[in-house]
Amino acid sequence: MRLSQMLLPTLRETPAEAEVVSHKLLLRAGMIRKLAAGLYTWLPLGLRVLRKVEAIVRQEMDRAGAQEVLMPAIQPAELWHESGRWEKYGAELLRLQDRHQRAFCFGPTHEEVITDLARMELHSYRQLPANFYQIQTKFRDEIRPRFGLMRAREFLMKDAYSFHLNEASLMETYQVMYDTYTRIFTRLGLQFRAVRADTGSIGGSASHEFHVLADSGEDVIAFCPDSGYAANLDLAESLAPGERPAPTRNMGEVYTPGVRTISAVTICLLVPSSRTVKTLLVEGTDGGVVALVLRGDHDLNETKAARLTEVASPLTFASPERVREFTGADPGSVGPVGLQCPVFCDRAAAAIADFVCGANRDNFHLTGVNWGRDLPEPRVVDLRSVVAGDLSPDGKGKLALCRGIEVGHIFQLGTKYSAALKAEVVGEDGRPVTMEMGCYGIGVSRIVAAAIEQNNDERGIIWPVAIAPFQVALIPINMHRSIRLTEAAVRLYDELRGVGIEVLFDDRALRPGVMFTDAELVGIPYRVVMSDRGLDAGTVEYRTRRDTQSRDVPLDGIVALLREAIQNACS
RNA sequence: CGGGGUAUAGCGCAGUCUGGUAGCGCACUUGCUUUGGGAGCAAGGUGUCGGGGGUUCGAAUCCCUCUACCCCGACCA
Repeated sequence: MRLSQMLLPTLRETPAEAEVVSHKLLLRAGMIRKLAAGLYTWLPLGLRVLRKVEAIVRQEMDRAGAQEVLMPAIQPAELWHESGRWEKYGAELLRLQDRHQRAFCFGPTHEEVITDLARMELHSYRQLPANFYQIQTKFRDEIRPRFGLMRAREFLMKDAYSFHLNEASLMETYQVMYDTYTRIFTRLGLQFRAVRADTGSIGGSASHEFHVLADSGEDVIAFCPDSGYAANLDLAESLAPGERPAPTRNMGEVYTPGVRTISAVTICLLVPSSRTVKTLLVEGTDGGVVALVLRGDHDLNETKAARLTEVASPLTFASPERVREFTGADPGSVGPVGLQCPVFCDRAAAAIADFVCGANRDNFHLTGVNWGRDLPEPRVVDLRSVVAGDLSPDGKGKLALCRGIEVGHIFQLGTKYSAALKAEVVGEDGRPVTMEMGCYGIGVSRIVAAAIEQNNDERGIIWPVAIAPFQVALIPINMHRSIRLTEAAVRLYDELRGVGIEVLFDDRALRPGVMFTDAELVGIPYRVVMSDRGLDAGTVEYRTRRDTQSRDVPLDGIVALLREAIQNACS
């Protein structure tokens, strides 16, 4: 592509709206422009990257035996009523009416449509297993779209749905998809990690998320470098520490004026926070409240808490008024002793003796408190988020934490949708069988942003070669003043294109500095600089985006050199 | 939806407190010079000051209202 023929509106300054680096660079590199909150236009350069990601995803899905389909973006409300999600999905579902006032939605996902297709078209177990996918625009009316492409409302997603006669077949395809995702993210040139994930509201048994590792990621991943265990923080189990020591002290009440936080308690009473306990009250399902007890140095994991049937969903903290109603004290002075509501205690908090807690009386704390003696043995559950250094749940080492961007998610759905929509086939024995389903998503447009989050420097984007919009930036210096150089540059441009290399030919009559800066900002992996000086010596300058120095290479060897470099980078 | 903030030229911003008819940098246009890391000089164009209403002789500036966008919390690819 000749740069003079391309819309590439690079920006020297960062638009004020951008917060995260991928958003800033996508705007500055002239790849996207915002139309409205969470809605972006893909400009030519950005679209090339999106298409490359798409192509790799498509190739690998095809290789895995999945069949591509394309379903409507707009879906009739009836299907969503059938699955029960018209009511459940909430405000994120963009609802529409046509001219006859019939209800539709803009699909945020396609379980209903694909299951409808499956019940219409799949009749016999002989047609199973089957795996269908599409690459399509979704819309989720996010409460707060942000971070540019990272959390847009409209986004491009690859979603796949598999259908099976039984669970064994589902597990088999699930594993194939797991392996396929691993291939995809490897080919994309991204550092990633597959982690066990919460199945959440979608239901089903097993689930894995694929995260691109980046410090700016919104998700926290717990992993064990020794055993390979990796899980979303919401799923990573915190193991019980050892046996609880025997009580050595008697319980006593102390006056602690103005002490309302754990850190204040540790200072006031000179105890480590690991010997204190905090008690959080949340709304319960029965109209009362539920107490959640954690060690002072630990944090509540809200996802884990929300899994308790006694806890109202969504998880809601009791208001200060409610806290006073049930405990007679300020939220800062609540403790588990004498509480007249269900008490759930985290494993770690249940394993300490002689601890400090609120006295359920303003400005008083209790010391030397012991479970089973001063208050009933609590119901012990896993409530806290793991922290770095915790034992791995598989018992084979210690956990570390890192941050990631969720770019893929695979689920075993089971029969949730097939049962609701009555998607059945006739089995071998002639009886109807409700199909088992799996579903497998990849955030295609999010990958573009995630790749930038992971690969950038102060000069701009550094694309992995596999998804770079162009592989080579060809920059002739002062070409417009040298016919000889123009001819040589065009010759090399044609030659590179002839061997299938994607070249961005900067034929603009600009100063070299501008061309260099643009090529680096948009992140082209390889740069070839040509000049009259170089022609005299029969050389061009070559350097990769990550290099700080270029080197002269013979003009007649540059094509082979680039071919090899690109091939190595993509294999 | 709750909390915080912003809206002035294509982009980044000043001007708003204290009302007097809009400015800076970059970008853009033309010319000359320059030409290996975002050139210099000269000339030039650019605005419903987010919308509506009000106060005032006069509003970017004060008041009311609406809207859009951004940031912090719950959702998710």
